[in-house]
Amino acid sequence: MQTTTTLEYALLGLLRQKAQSGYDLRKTFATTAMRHYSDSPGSIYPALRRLEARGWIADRGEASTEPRDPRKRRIFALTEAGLKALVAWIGEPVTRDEVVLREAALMLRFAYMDGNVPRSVACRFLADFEREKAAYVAELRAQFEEMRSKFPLHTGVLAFQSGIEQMEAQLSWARSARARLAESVS
Amino acid sequence: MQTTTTLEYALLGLLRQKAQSGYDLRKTFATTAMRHYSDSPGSIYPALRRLEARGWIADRGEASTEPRDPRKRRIFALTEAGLKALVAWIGEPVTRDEVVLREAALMLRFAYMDGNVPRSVACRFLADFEREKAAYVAELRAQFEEMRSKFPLHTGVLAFQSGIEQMEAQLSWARSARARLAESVS
DNA sequence: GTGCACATGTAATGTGTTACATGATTAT
DNA sequence: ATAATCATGTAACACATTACATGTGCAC
Repeated sequence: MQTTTTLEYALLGLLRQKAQSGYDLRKTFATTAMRHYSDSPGSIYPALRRLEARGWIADRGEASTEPRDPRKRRIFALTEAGLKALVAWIGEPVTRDEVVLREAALMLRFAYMDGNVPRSVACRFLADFEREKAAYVAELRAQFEEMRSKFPLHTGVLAFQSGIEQMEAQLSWARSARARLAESVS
Repeated sequence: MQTTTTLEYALLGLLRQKAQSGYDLRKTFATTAMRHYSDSPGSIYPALRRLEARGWIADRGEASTEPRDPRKRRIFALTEAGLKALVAWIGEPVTRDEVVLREAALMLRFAYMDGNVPRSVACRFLADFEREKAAYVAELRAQFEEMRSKFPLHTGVLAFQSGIEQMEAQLSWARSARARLAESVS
């Protein structure tokens, strides 16, 4: 059992919303806020074939017996196994490691929660996120204050400050989002 | 002439601050806010050898004639060519592409400005950064408002909001940092 | 009928990851 | 003595990037 890349989960999540072709997926990556993921054919198509090989997605035209023309549009859809894998990934616990190093994957998981897991899971996710993030920010802030006292206008210190302020923005987003979600649950 | 990775520039910048060994550099990546960069030997040592091959860094012990024991501590220092390459990279114009897709590289360049380029360059950098970032956020915000009006509590929309709020935090950081730097210039 | 967007794919290349290997030095 | 840390390195592997290749369908 090999590991699954964030790109692969990104594709799974999009296919969960709607069965579509590799080209459609590329367009989404190229034109929406998911720009972060590469829209190059050299990344998308091989990733789709890996998912197909694992049985997580399937080509709808597969049923037909005649040899498939590789130049024809192929529409992919999530299989049951694929949905199971996606939901399992979404529900994984929030670790410090992810908060520190794999931010993008965390946000993607949260973005894909709607329609796949109950809202209470999203609330729980945010609570864990807040806890881990707050702990990490506190650590960084200690380092930062020490640096700032020595070199108040050093660009390195300013860059550091930017990172911290971004994390604090995330923290306050998480708190407000959780409050709003919690309201809608009750 | 091949491209230079962000990791390679990160190493150059650290060596600019202080001549040191690969192990020292790994420690920095492992323990400071530069965690983002891998501290694995499989990334650092090959990167150092690439930089050495390009003549951007040099082993201080190179002068000695006897065959070098590969298990001995090697202290690397920036060469003049390396400093030139670093300064050229730092001074590159801020492009929309970098703002949208290569955030980390941008912040690294800014962090390394102190001591390598005049403060006026840092101010200019921030001004360009603000312009490109503001334009991009405005685009995203248009998409976002449309989504929000349809699905106010969708986790995908909330995740999108988090991204926008982070960018806005960066924007206000840039404005405040620029004001402070501008004061110190005059 | 020429050009463009659609649509899928392959090949070469380079880099990061993981795991392993080696030996020196320091602390207990 | 022995364990941990210092210190550098290699090898296998997978993935993303870039560039290229191929062909369809539509608009003008």
